[in-house]
Order: sequence, then C-alpha cells, then structure tokens
Amino acid sequence: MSKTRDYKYVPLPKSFYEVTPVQLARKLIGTLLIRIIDNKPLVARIVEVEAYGGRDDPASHAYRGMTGRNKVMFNSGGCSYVYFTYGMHYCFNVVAGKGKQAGAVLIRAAEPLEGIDQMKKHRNKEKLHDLLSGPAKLCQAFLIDKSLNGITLDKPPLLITKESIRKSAPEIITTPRIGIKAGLNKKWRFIDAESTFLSARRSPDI
DNA sequence: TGTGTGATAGTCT
DNA sequence: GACTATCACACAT
Repeated sequence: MSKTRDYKYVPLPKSFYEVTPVQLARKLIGTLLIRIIDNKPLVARIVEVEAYGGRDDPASHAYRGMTGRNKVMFNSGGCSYVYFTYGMHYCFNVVAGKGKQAGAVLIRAAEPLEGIDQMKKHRNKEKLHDLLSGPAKLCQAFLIDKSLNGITLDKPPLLITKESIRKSAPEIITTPRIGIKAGLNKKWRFIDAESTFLSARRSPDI
C-alpha cells in the first residue's frame, strides 16, 4: 500500500530554530513530529517540552562546556540531539539557536496521531496514554536512538512540521522542569493546557 | 488510585 | 570510580 498521506512533509525553515531555547520551546508546542520507517509515517503532536540553555543553565548538559556527548547542542538550530540515560533510555532534543550558542529543547510528550499500531508494537503497550507520555517512551515508540543523533529535522527519517489543521493556537502553560535538581527556579517547561497526553502524573499547579 | 523503590550503562572527573 | 536521569512494577489504602 503506497497511498500518500495527507500530511505534507513541509519542513520548518531553519530560521524557525534559530531562536533561544525558550522561544523555540513555546513554538514547538502543537507542531507535528514525523518519523518515517519503511516509507510509513509515525506522526504525533508535540504537547510537552522543556527548554535547556547553555553555560548559564545548570540543568543543561552544556553547562560545563562542550564534551563528546553534548557537542551537537553547540550546532546551529534545527538538528536533533539524542542522548542515552539511565542505562536503558534515550531522550530526544531539538537543538535551538544559531552560531555557537548552545541550547536545546527536550521533547517530553506527544499525542499519537498516525501509525498508532506501530507505536503500540514498539512499546508493547495497548493504552494510548502509555505510548508517548514521557521522553524515553517517546523515543521507544518512534525508534529513536543514537543513530539519529545530530541529523537535521527537515527530511526523513525524522522531521518536524506545522500542524496543517488548527482551529486556534493552543493554550500554553509554563511550569518548572522535571527530573532535574538544578535550575528549578526557571519555569522552562511548556505544556499544552488542553492535552491529556502529558508526562506529568499530577496536573500542574499554576 | 497514588506513591515508592529498584534496575542500568555511558559519560565525565 | 561516581554520577546521572526515567520507566515499570509492587504495594498499600
């Protein structure tokens, strides 16, 4: 079956990513993450992200300068940063900024739209809310691993586009980031207020 | 229904 | 050699 989907793979321009991580995080809410596997798309709508800065952000991998692992964060915006954590999980970030400023946006959760059966298979779970409700889950469902580290997000196998049909801009809430110890004073986590596909267990206090 | 704890391996000092 | 992050499961209420 080679039926063409309605999703047009119009990548976001590079200038979209050449902003600060905080600005990019807000813009990414509601965009579509598309992963092409065997010519079949997995599509999800991004509903939860976190911004990470550079040397000025103690929660960021780039806080202590460039290392072998985080050097992708120092690229200009529009490419991926995939890192391995907990000895068993991957996390997917979108690199922000231009020139040498380090920064990235961690994709924490998304809403499954297309290829749901494939995602269930990859995750070995049936419930929709268990598929993409966490950074490591999202990578497992989308088959994102280190081989995708550093690639640009403007073409297959991994890209980000705008949602074609949108009634109105999503209401966006900001909260402190999750799973870190430093930098808790910054409210750099951005979520779609209407979404039920978030990674946080409790509804956030505003 | 909600909370607590154990498991894991790559990266940096 | 120490640290780091998340998921999944078990348990108690």
